[in-house]
Amino acid sequence: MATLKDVARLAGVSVKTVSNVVNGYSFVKPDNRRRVEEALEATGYRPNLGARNLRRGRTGFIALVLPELSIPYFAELAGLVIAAAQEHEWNVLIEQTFGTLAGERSALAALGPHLVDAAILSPEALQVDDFQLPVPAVLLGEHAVDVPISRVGIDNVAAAQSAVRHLISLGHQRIAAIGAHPHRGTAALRLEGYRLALAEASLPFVDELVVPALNYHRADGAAAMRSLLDLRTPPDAVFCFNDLLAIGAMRAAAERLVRVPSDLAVVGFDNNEESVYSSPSLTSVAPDKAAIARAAVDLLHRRVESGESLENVETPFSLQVRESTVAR
Amino acid sequence: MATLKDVARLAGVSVKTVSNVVNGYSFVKPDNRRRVEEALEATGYRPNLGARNLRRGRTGFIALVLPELSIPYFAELAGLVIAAAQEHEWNVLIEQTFGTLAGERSALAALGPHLVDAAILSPEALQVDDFQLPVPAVLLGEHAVDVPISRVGIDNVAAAQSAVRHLISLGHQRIAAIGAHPHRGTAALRLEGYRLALAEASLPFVDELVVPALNYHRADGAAAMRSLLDLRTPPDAVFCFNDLLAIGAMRAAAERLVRVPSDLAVVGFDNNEESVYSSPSLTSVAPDKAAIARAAVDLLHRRVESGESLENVETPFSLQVRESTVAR
DNA sequence: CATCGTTGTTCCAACGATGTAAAGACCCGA
DNA sequence: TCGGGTCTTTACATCGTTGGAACAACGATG
Repeated sequence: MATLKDVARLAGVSVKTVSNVVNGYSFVKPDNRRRVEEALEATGYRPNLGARNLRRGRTGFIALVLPELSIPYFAELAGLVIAAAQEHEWNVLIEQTFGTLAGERSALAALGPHLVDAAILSPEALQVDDFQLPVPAVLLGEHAVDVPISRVGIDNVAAAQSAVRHLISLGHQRIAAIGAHPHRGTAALRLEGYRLALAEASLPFVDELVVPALNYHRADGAAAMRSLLDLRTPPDAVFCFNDLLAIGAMRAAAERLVRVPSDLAVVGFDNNEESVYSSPSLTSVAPDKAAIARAAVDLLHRRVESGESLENVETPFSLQVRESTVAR
Repeated sequence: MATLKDVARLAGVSVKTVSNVVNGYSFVKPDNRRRVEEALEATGYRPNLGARNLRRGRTGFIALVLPELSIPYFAELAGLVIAAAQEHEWNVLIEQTFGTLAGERSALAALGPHLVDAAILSPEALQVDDFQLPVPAVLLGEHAVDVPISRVGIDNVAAAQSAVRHLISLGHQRIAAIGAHPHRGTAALRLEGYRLALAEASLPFVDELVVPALNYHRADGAAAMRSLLDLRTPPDAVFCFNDLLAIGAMRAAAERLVRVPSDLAVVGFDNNEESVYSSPSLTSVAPDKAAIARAAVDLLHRRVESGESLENVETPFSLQVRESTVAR
């Protein structure tokens, strides 16, 4: 592999002159510039990023720390983050935490400042003390603990509220919620939105209709739904805190021969592609994932470039109404 | 951030001695070792990977080049590759090509030997000439062109054959195939498996029952299914070359009030998690994704460590029978 | 006690790039 | 012709790490 030295020898100039050409420094004689460019072409020179970054004190990477790539929301988001990062000539390094405290801690520990310039985090279990980050970071979504780190995400309370309002507007009275979680910040906010929507419609908040989910996988949604269907008076609608839970819930309903939407309306959250093609298709709160990815990356880029300070970004969302909720 | 120099000063030894301790060199006096370890602890030293790799001529990264993270198969695979790579202290860098020739070319071009030690590729459009790779690589799945690069994957012909045999064993006679593709190697092999299964059952190969799909997204499956349902004599079963196509096909069937599996049996390929929870759940060919990820990473590691040569690995698969295919 | 081999440590160079400072080339007007 | 400024190029040090050679300390050996 050709190095600057090789190119310099070939062009008959010093290493630094080649470096100057490569980096677009203005004052290079046209004649030399041409010779250097020819030599660059001839050798197929590509800068050694490791060396460059060693010198510049940059790495050219950002970390994306998320629970699991097999969760569609994170997979879609990761794809968008990679695309957004590319525009700033950043490569993305993905770390999976599997939503555990240990996983998140070890992912953060691996994040030396030598490895990445910045990090995008989607934590679920971290404690306040853990947020001693060695690099600029952005949190995606809300987190239970209050730490001085920029956040990017939607207004979860309003989003959840709009979902439940939609169910109420269709005439549902007994609306369940699946996905309550003791430590997850977003879960608390979505629950709050659920509560507010019920309150403004003067509907009672019924404890037995709020079902926790420790993980947000399809299996958890199915299990929660089964427990709801076992109630003396099952719900006539359910708001799930993500689409996977909703898919699982719809599956459990189908197994019990409960029909969606006529017997049970279902709303999800995340608007996974999968939800457009399920039968029935799933009404879902749709965060603008592209906007989230872009905002997070841009914010970090500004931070790294010009040292800007704490800043939160609220991205838009919408409610995608599909077959799983219709007027009865 | 502490460097070797800082640690050395604190411990009162030379930089190299610290380096020796960090790298587990045997001959260090217990007393010095202890002092160095204390100093390491005190400073919270973390090696600068850039510098280390510059010196060692390694980068500590491998690239995973795939079409799109929003495709569940690749998302799941990526998660497994990341996990497997971690065991060899490799970080994974994901590049998306979106299945286009231009995308694949630019991803390969970005793969300087300075950036990654090796690459795992899942190409769909590349030509023979493109395979001038600057680093050791492994191809996932089959590819139309024959290049001297290691491959890891299942026996696609046998896998497809087993899927179609299953449909035949259930009594289906008019079996369609969705996913034919002019350039995709795996498509050709799966089609071949389909053809073989028909032949061994003395069923005719009917051109109109083989529908191409340019992309393997849900929408393509739905479109293909609609065209099949428009046939004078629609099929009574369909083998889709991946699960997304199958999900789309089932969706299209549902819209036409064609019932799965009683009117139409459906088999997919990839065994996405999504397919376990769809209604009906989807029978699917299940490649052992973890085995693929592990085999690819291990193979590359051996290549990089000991310069082993060309080697192909065939990983196991199974057929997961679910609700979308049952005896009628 | 000189020699030897084994341990343990240090010094120096190198990986490939870039910032700095200084030197060299060049042109202008006086 | 010379001084003085503006371009242009170069030599050198440096980023943090590791390999290799050199060196120092040590007990064992004859």
